[in-house]
Amino acid sequence: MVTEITALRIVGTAFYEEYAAAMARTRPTADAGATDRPGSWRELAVARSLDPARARAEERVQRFLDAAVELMMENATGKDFTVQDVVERSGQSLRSFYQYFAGKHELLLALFEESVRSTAEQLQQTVDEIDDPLERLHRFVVEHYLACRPLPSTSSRRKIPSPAAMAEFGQKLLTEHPKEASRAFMPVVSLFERLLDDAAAAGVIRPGMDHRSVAGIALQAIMFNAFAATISGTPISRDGSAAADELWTLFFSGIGAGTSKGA
Amino acid sequence: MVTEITALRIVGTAFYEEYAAAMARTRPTADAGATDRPGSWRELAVARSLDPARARAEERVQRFLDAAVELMMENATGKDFTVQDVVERSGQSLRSFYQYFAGKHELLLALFEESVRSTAEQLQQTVDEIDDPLERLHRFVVEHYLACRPLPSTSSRRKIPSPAAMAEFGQKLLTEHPKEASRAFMPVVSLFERLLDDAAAAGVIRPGMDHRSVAGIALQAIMFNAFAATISGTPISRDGSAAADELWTLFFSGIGAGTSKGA
DNA sequence: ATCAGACGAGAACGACCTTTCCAGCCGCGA
DNA sequence: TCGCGGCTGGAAAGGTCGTTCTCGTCTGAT
Repeated sequence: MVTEITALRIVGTAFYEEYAAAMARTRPTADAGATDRPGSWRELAVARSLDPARARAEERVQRFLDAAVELMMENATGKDFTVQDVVERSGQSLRSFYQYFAGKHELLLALFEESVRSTAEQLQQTVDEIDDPLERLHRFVVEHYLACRPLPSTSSRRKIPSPAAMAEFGQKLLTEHPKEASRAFMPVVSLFERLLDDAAAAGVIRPGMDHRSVAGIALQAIMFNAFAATISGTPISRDGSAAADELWTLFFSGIGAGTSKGA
Repeated sequence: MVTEITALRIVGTAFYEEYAAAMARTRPTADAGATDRPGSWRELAVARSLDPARARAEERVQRFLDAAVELMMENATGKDFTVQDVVERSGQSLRSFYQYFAGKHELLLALFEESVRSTAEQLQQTVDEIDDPLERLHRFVVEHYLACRPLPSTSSRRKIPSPAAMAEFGQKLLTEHPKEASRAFMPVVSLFERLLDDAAAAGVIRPGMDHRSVAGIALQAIMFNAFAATISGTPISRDGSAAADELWTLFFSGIGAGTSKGA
């Protein structure tokens, strides 16, 4: 009976194929005693028969997620919501929550992944309208910065946790579960990396850099300068785009006077 | 009676004058009914008579801090310690703990401030041995990066929380209490800012930058790239100094090819 | 019709942080 | 010297929150 629960749990949190695959690999057919065998048609049949259940489960999970997003958007203070809150808001039971999520952290991770994914899509869309590789990088940095701001003014058609609210959790995730965090961040990092590759191919950025690593560093700087007061205590009252451009300039030109090499 | 408690609490957490001043300003002579008046000699007398008590209190507070640092250094995993743990380790009572600290967060804040302060001193010392302003910046970045690494190999003569362990809490603090976090970070930020000023005066860095803001951004990037896996998921196994130099190069030269301007 | 299993409602548990109460103890002033 | 006020240790209690468990109901598949 463990297998079914696991399956449902996978349905719940697997918004991305890699995640589901990873989970499946982790617990591959826990008790292979009775039903499942590596046959071909049998699996398909089981999957088909599981379809309605899967649909139901997905709908339930989605209700939890929606409730969590609602709570997150109401509490502008970033105050953490309680599992109880999510349960009550979703009109379901605590029992069900733990049926679908291994714990609160899985819920948060799911929200975070969804946020990153949607942000990446939006950025991809924005960037696609631009031809110049360097300008694409520029826009990416600025837009991502603005998206991570407390009030992104993004009329989210869908119920999607704002990147701003998620950035904070992203940070926490990055320190507590680096592995999962990295995977969750993948969509944006990959996009950024691709832009860097293109720019490098066009010869508009300095060669010899590890684009993946640069992307990581830059994204971290962008996100956490956007959503929080900087270490320096600089007030965030300034116009968003001004700060964004400042960050871009620093990122692009560095601090050097351009007369000598860095090291 | 509230005033005395407050006073001791100030003694406990006020490792920096600004902090004490702020607290004093916050609760200025709570009940001015009986004893204290803005006289001159009277205050001095009270202060003198309070001296032994103050010494005792400071010693007690220090015991709590030492215990906390010990626990923090034992748990290499960064696992959070409990207030109970600190109390037991320090051989004092829970009652006393809350006599000196308004809560766990004050203890953490105190540890954090001390860590930043000592790190700043050490960096200052290191940098003082160098003449070239640019090289000073370079060393600052590299050393700070290395200091924030999980295993800094710093033979801490004193009981001082390692910057690595503190970086994580620093991040949390930065999101939850930006005000206090900024103040706690001040020593390092100011030092960095000064180095930037010097470098600018020497003409070796790009003019027109807000040094304070740049310092904040850079420090954040340095610290949280040092102690955590980067967003990109790059393994941290590489030699520390190599990664540090990479970060410095990026910070100094940016990503630009140097042919065109950033914006 | 039957039966496994999902589901809801809620109690219960355990880990923490925090507060509070009580009884000693010490120092300081009358 | 005595007594008062306040610090201190010991311990218990309160509160929050995540997580688990119990029990009874309902549904959907066979």
